[in-house]
Amino acid sequence: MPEGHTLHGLARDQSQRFAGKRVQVTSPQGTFATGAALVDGQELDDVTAHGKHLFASFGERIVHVHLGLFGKYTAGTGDPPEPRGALRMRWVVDGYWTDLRGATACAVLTRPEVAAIVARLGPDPLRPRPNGRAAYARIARSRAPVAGLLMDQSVLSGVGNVYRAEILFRHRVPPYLPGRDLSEDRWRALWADLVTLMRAGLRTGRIVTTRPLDRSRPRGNVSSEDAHYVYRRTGRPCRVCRTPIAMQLLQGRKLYWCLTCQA
DNA sequence: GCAAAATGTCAAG
DNA sequence: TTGACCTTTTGCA
Repeated sequence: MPEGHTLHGLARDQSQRFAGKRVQVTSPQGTFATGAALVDGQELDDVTAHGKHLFASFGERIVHVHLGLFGKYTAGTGDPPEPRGALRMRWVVDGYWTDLRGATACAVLTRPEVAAIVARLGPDPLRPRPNGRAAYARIARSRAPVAGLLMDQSVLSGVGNVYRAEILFRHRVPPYLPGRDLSEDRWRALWADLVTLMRAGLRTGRIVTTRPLDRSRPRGNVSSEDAHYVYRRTGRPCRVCRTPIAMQLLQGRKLYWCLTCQA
């Protein structure tokens, strides 16, 4: 389930479990065998996330992982299980293991190569001291629909299809509004909300947009039915006005919105 | 047993 | 704009 909060959570957890230790790195599936051999047995410095990219530093060699749409990590304590399926990369230290499957990218890079990837990314709401001004500079001079701009990782990074749909609904922004017609005030509110929402996602490990700001109530038990306003709710009544939620492909991705609330 | 779908990105035309 | 790619899970025959 890879939007930015997932990657930042992985960076935090993997740093906690593996940093400062010599990690046994293997590729049972074989497609990452050469890369794995380069860092196998080396000490891990830390794991960081930028947008949806994950970087694990072993000295000057950095393992870059991008989960893409299907990539997934599993992890556990004790001895690792028998490798099953297409197991791209496995990390093992005493007492912990983690497995990677299905990633779009998994490669050993140099520092300049990492810097080049990070340089292409727009501001990430989950980095320390988030600042969305650079993103607005791009949005404010674009005629493209704001729904597309929010998914463009060079404009801002970490937002995916769920946060995109939900943040537009929460601010009643019509998805096809040209970027340059979005006022700066509206952008500021939207960005601040993204920071709050994604931090909540990082804390809880899931995306709940319907009641994340109410700190007085426990929010552990929001059913998946109730977690979103519009995402994957095509044809079902809007939670605010009862209009059936609309869905359309935009640049090959499913876009969900309320025709009335976001008119 | 097979198709479809899934929170993503890139390159070809 | 379209298709290719990465893998697992779910649902329908």
